[in-house]
Amino acid sequence: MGKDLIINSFKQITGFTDIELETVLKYFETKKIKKKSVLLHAGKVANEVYFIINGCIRLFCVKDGEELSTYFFTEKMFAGAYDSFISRKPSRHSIETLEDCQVLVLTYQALEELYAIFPKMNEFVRKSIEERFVILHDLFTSYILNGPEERYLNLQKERPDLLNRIPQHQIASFLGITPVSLSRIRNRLVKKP
Amino acid sequence: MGKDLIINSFKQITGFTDIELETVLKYFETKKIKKKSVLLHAGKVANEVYFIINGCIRLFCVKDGEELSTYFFTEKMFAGAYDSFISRKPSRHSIETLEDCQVLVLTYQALEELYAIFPKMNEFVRKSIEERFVILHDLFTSYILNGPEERYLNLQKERPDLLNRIPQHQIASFLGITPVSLSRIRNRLVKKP
DNA sequence: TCAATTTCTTAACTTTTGTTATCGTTTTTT
DNA sequence: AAAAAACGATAACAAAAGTTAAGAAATTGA
Repeated sequence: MGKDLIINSFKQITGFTDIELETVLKYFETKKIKKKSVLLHAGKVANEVYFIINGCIRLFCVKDGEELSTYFFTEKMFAGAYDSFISRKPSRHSIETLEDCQVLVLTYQALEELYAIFPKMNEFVRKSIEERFVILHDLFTSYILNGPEERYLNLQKERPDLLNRIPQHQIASFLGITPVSLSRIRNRLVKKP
Repeated sequence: MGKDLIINSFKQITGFTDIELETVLKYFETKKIKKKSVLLHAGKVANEVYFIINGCIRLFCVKDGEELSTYFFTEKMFAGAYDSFISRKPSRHSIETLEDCQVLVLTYQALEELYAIFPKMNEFVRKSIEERFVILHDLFTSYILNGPEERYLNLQKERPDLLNRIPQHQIASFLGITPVSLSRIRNRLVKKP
């Protein structure tokens, strides 16, 4: 069953007992979501995060009528517009599924209740977000340090699955470049080395 | 006294009592650091974070012999190479003071002890890092969404102090561009609007 | 299945940014 | 105070990325 995945995640990060975990899991709701479903429209406050059992979820902004992808979530990740979820302010990002998904939904209120019942949740979330922070910081650094081509190679190395399951123009915007530019980079790479 | 600053930070974020805070503060060491002191060399594991009472601290990487600034910390911020501090892996970044600084040093071990003594520290750090995460995510998003000129204007709006206390070529690398390019952007901006 | 849409590539051209170098100016260092 | 180093503006040229457009291939949906 899908809940195994999240149980393992919990166990790896913090010392919840099996009995505690049983209670914790009651605060998550299993949901199946069709491809191309919008989970959050920009401008709304994010009230949910999604632990992905399978499928792929995209975070994106609209700028000058164009959709720019800012992150891709896949299996075993908590997907969501964290910034809005945390700050309780309207999100600049929208969220949509790129594939049919099976997820565990955790609402803001459910999380608050979990904090109240299990203070240990603070440790769990602290460690989870520390992990995500390190990843995000790394990603951010690579936008300062590396050019588009290097960033593409990085992505290929760090998350090769993405390149096969996500349309190229969405990858391009995630890399901060245009689809045309990404096409040129790929062209260069097959020829040169 | 400088410790007022950190006490207020604590109080704003979590419900520590005055007596608890007195104990907590014993784990911080006050330090004065001269301008241009290197606090961490890339390749080492970061064992300290620094709450800045006054002064300015820079995070940077060296790439092809060039120093690229990836973040600037100022008053009331916890400065440090979080990714290394958290992951306990060698840091790709170095840290140095840009000005004479007065800081409160917290070592990794001291923090571990604080977690053990005050489980509430988990809540404090969770909320602190959530805040930093939101800021970092916003910054990251602006590298995908905005061009260099917009990013410069953003910086001018969000952290105007930086433009006056930090050399322009360091600002440039933080914006992901060359000093020459930043000079052009500034030139454009004074003429046009 | 077949038409419509989406996706990717390629090309020609424009704009922006990077590179290198020069030249005052300011700041450090001795 | 003088010498050295660092800093920022500018120019000229090269390289890279953006823009627009056209066309082939793949996907989607009816």
